[in-house]
Amino acid sequence: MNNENRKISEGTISRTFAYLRELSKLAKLNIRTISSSELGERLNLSDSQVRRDLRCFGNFGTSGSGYDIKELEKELKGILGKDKTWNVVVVGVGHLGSALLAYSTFKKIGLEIVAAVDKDIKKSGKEIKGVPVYSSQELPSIIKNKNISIGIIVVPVDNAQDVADELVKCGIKCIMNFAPLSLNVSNNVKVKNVDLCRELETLSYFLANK
Amino acid sequence: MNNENRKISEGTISRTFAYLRELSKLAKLNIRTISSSELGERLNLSDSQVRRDLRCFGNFGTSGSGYDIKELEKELKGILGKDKTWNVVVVGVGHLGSALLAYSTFKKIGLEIVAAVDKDIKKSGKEIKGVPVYSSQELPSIIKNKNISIGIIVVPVDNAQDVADELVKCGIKCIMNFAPLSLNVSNNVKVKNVDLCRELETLSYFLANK
DNA sequence: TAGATTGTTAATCGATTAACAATC
DNA sequence: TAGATTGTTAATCGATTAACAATC
Repeated sequence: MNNENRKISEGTISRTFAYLRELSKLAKLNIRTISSSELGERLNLSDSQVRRDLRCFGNFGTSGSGYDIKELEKELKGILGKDKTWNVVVVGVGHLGSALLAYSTFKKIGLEIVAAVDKDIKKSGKEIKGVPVYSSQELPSIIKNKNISIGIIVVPVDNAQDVADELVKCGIKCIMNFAPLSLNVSNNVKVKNVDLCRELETLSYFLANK
Repeated sequence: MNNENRKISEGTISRTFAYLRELSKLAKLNIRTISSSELGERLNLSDSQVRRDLRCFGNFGTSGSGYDIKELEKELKGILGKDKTWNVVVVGVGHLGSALLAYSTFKKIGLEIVAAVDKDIKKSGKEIKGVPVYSSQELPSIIKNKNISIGIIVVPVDNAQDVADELVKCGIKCIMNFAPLSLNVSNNVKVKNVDLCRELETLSYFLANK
């Protein structure tokens, strides 16, 4: 029914997670249906965009009345993989890495940080916020034994590419990278870059150019 | 000389910060010039894109030999506002907020976190990593007295819009928002959203749809 | 039936890439 | 001069928006 041939854009995917969040809120309020324009309004998006995004995943709407909230919520959960839990490893337990270990929201949304590793042997063997910290050498066995499918790189920029290579070698297909560089990985590996400095710098550009 | 009429895209601005970082590295190695294709290669970008981006800011290149690294570095620093320091306030001193206070890279790139505030009065009065923490009521005076121009919102999602409103009321024009929602602000205020959950969720979609 | 709202097509917009004359 | 590489134009691509017939 849904068109599996066309590639679904990252924008669409990202927004669809936002739709799902909103739908879950509405479902709790026992609201039955919502129109694309109402849903869009709540997220600062156009009605066209909402319909077009949702249409990528199936035929969920009803002319005249809109979308059934409970039904759409259920469908999207399945499609987006939110009916499962994914295990995550954090590589690098500096300030930012530790903060991620403590970030309980990840768990709530089905992404569980089950292990962390650090080069510094003084850090390994301990637990931080209930997450066990291991030495770097143990990375391959941890990924295998704990069934980990996502790696978060929070190491200094000079080590990031090596860590990425290691993760890929261990079979990781999804990487979230906080180091400020463009990682080279084979194109069956999905990388999401979060470059905090770059984001903040971009803001400062607007200040400098008022 | 440069075309100030056309709006420069966020993509261009963001990439130009990457060019500058790379140029600074090269300058330290005493390399004199670089071509758009070499620079692009280092950042996984096309030569066309590099030339087109740089062209937004001026006429820096020389046919046949490329760009003078030292000169371009100097020009871009000025244009991007990296010849100044910008003061930043962090609102919310939870795990993530504290990690940001400790994130020394910001200071290195000219973005100095000079204050933090938190609703929890138990946290105020202290210093975290050398950054003084104040109570929420003090926000307006801090922003004024410390000449702060950027606010980072790291509070729970339910308080984020209120904090944004408060920041805007205090004259803040640039906000980096870590809360998972779309902030409503007047359109002379620049907001940069960093939604860690959404980013990580997007990755999990790819796992679910292999 | 009349009103509302979908799914979808066509139009628009913006960003990226390719190509090449100009020029150092 | 010959080779390299720019700045720029034209072509392409993809995403967003507008519009509307279909339909509940």
